[in-house]
Amino acid sequence: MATMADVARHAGVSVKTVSNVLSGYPHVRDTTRDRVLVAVDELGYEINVTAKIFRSGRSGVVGLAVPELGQPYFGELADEILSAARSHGLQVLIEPTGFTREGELAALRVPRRGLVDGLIFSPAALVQSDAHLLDDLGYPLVLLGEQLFSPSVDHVTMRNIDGARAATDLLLDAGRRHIAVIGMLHAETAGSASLRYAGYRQALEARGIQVDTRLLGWSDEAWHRANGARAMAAVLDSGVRVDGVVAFNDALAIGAMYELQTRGLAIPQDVGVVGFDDIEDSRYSVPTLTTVDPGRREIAHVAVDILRRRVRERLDPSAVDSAPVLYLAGMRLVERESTPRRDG
Amino acid sequence: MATMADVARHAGVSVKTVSNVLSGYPHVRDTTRDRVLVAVDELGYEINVTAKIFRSGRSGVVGLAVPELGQPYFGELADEILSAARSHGLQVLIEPTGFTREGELAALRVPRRGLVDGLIFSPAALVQSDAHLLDDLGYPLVLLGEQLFSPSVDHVTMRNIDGARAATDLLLDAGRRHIAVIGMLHAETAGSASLRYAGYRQALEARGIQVDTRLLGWSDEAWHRANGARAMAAVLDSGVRVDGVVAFNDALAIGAMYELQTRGLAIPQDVGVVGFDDIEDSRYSVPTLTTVDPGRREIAHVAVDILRRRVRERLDPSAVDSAPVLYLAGMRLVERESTPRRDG
DNA sequence: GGCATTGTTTACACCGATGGAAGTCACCCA
DNA sequence: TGGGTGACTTCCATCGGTGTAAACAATGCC
Repeated sequence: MATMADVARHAGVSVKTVSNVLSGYPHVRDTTRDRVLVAVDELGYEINVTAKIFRSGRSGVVGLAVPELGQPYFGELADEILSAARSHGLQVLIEPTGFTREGELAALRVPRRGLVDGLIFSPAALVQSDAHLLDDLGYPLVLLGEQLFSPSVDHVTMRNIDGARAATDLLLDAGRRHIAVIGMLHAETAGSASLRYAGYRQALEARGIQVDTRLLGWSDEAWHRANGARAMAAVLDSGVRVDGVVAFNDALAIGAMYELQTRGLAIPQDVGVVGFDDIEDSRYSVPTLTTVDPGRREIAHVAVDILRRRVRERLDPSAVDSAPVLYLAGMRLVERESTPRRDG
Repeated sequence: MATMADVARHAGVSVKTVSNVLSGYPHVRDTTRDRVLVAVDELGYEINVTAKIFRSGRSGVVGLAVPELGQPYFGELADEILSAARSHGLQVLIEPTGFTREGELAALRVPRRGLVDGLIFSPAALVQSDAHLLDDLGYPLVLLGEQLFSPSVDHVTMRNIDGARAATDLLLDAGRRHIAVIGMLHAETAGSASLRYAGYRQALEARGIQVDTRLLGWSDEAWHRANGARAMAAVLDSGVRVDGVVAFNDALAIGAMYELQTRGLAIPQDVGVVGFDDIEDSRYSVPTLTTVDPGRREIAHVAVDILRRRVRERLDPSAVDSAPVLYLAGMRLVERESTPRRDG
């Protein structure tokens, strides 16, 4: 395969000039640039990225650590991050963590080996007491979600409390008073489940309604559809009356809808259902699902932007590192068929 | 950050000995190995992967070019490939092609730049007349699916004809005789749509049933749910009687079920529905979806294995390149609620 | 015309590991 | 004791680019 030296010889210039042309250095005479580009073309030359990375110390590859792409939320998030990265000429190395602690610890070690410039990490298994593991990693890290907070790291996440409160209010506005929650986690005290629960509770309290613990649907495994159906079944089996459901993600909501419909309950007439995430499924479920759009695209773009800035800061000694940011993307309630009209 | 030379100095050995220890070369005295490992530990040394890749010419990174991870089929496929790759210590660089020709051409150029050792490619936009683009790429390529065939390339795919025939037979066995097809493509003469259609037609012909063109639901865009609903609507609007549906993937099937249910048709009583792919959605749709499991995990593992073998062959001049293979993974019909019992 | 300035190109060291060959050493056998 | 053998270690070139500094050319200004 042709090297830059071959191109240089072919074009009758130095290797460095070829390098300059290819890396967009502005001070190259047009005729020279053309000669080089013709030579590149004639030889079918492609730059050797590994040499470039090795020498420049910058790979242009962003690591993305997520639990599992098969879960639509993460698949769609990955698509957004891939497209945000690509719009800046970056590539993405995906590191699936499988919801395991070891998987997440392994993902954190990857960038130290130099192949990726920085990491976008959506933790699911590490807990708050592991936050110190995120200090002094030696590379830029952007955290997604609320599973884990560290004052030394950049965060990009959504407005969980506002979202859950808006979802609950939507059902309350329609006169519903027996609103179940699907997706409660025992283990967690600060993650998105707690924040979403806090939003739910705030909405109820604002109207002077007590939380009925029989309405809390627990799901200590991943938020898959099957667990949504199970948690919904447990709530219904308790005998409590249910006329609304706030599920902590769309998969849980769709599982819950399945369980409700199996038991002959009509959505939204008998029970209104709201999910979280606005995954594509929610537009085609039966009925279509009202859901909280967490601003996934915004999250992806902001995360990539922050990472790029940090990478630049590390390379440029004159730059002053700015303080870690906490960015909350805008959320939006998307009303579909699974919730009653507000007056109903 | 520490380099191998630092470790060597610290341990009082040569750089190459450190390299030998770290890459598992067997002829190293235990005491030497220990000294080296202690030095590695004390310095917190991590090998610089970019230098290693650069020098060795092998990155241990596999490229995966798929249209879009947000589509559950590809998200789940990517998970399987990531896990197959990881089980061999390989990493995966995902190159989303967005169902576009340019995206796919760009993906084909990526490995020439040296960052990935080979490519697993699931084409969706390139057509058979582009097959020559796959010759002499200069790196190992494994193709998934039937969009594109080339005698010079390894293929791993599923038993499309058998799958469609089994799906159709399931409905025929239940006495259905007006079976719609969802997902027909005008543009294509040899891709999976045509193969699946061929299986459908074979099943009908084996029972002496004529294909009724009004039952063919066309979908010239991606096989998303929305298009399934649209195609189903078009078939129903033609006024033809429908008592069964074979959809060319699960997303189309779920979209079709949505349209059927919206029009008051009961599944499976009035219409039996079968999909393709066995994505997770199909286990939680209402009703749950009978579908053809294409053997995704097997496809992923075989594809990674073939790629590894090809990479090894390229590096070892004594190895003789074996002929390109065409591997068909086993398919399996997964019966769920959307189809009637065979006697019904 | 001389000199400073800006623009364009080049020479060369260097990034950090690995491959291959060569060197050293201990040990065994005749 | 000399030579051979295998185990272990080192030396040195090398992968293919990029950064730095310096050479060289063109332009502008007084």
